[in-house]
Amino acid sequence: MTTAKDDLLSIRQMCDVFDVTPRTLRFYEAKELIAPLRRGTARLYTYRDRARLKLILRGKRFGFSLEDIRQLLDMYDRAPGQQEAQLRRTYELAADRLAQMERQRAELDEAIAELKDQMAWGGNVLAGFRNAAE
Amino acid sequence: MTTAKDDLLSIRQMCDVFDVTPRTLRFYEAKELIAPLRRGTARLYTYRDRARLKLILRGKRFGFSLEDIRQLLDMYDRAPGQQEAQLRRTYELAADRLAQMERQRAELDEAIAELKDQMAWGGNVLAGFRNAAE
DNA sequence: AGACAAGTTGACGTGCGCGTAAACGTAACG
DNA sequence: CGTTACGTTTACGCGCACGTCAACTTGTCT
Repeated sequence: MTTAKDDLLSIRQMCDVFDVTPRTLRFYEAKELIAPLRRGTARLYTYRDRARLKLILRGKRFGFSLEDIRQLLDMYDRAPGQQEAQLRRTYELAADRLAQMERQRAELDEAIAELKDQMAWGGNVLAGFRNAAE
Repeated sequence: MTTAKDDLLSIRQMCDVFDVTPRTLRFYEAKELIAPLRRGTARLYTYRDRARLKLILRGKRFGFSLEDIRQLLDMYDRAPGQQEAQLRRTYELAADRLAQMERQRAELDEAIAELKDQMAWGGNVLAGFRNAAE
């Protein structure tokens, strides 16, 4: 079962696809991070909602708060037809984020290198154990 | 003022250097992430404490919980002189972390690329504003 | 129509990462 | 000697990101 671009997903389907709970989706909606359609009272999640949720979960993995993420999302789709001043602010906010993410990338590389070092060391000790055991 | 390797820092000095509050340092100590010396009742932070705190703050920036970080730290210095079984567990835990960080790195690259795209688009719109304004 | 799953809106509870205030110790300075 | 600066423990509080009921409605199947 593939999720086509114009599929409308129920809350349960969303939960299965993204491994979150209904509570989480309603919470994100209350915080205005997503805004699914309604068929009667029931929620229907569009492709746009799915794209946004993907970005939300990614942002979380990088340690951004939901409020941070909300502002980023607003940028992603409120950009067209905006006032110049607003757009400039948004642009600079994005530039800040970008810088932050690139610093984070550099740090992550460093951390990975250190961890690899440490593991090589531990690997040697384990090799020593194997030698001593014959 | 440089911090030499064998300097012992007061809690206030630590806070200034790492931009955290005393509460934060005591909290980390309560959670057994650091264990400063004591002169009387007062805390004295060694080079080792500083190294650990650096790792703690880095880990936080990557969205790890304090408990996650504590386990990583334990690995970093409890490794020597450990039982083989223990060390093996530790080693595999580290391998998992490494994989996690490398996935995170790939995702981060993707996110950076997307954000750059979005910014290029916004940059064009802003250029249009500047054209229309003469 | 009856039953049952799936969804809805409150409302309160929970774990984490600290903030903040109260009350106290202690060492140095004028 | 008092006070000022810096530190300590103990304890309650708070914001965030949800979990967990409870009570109710809304299709869906037979």
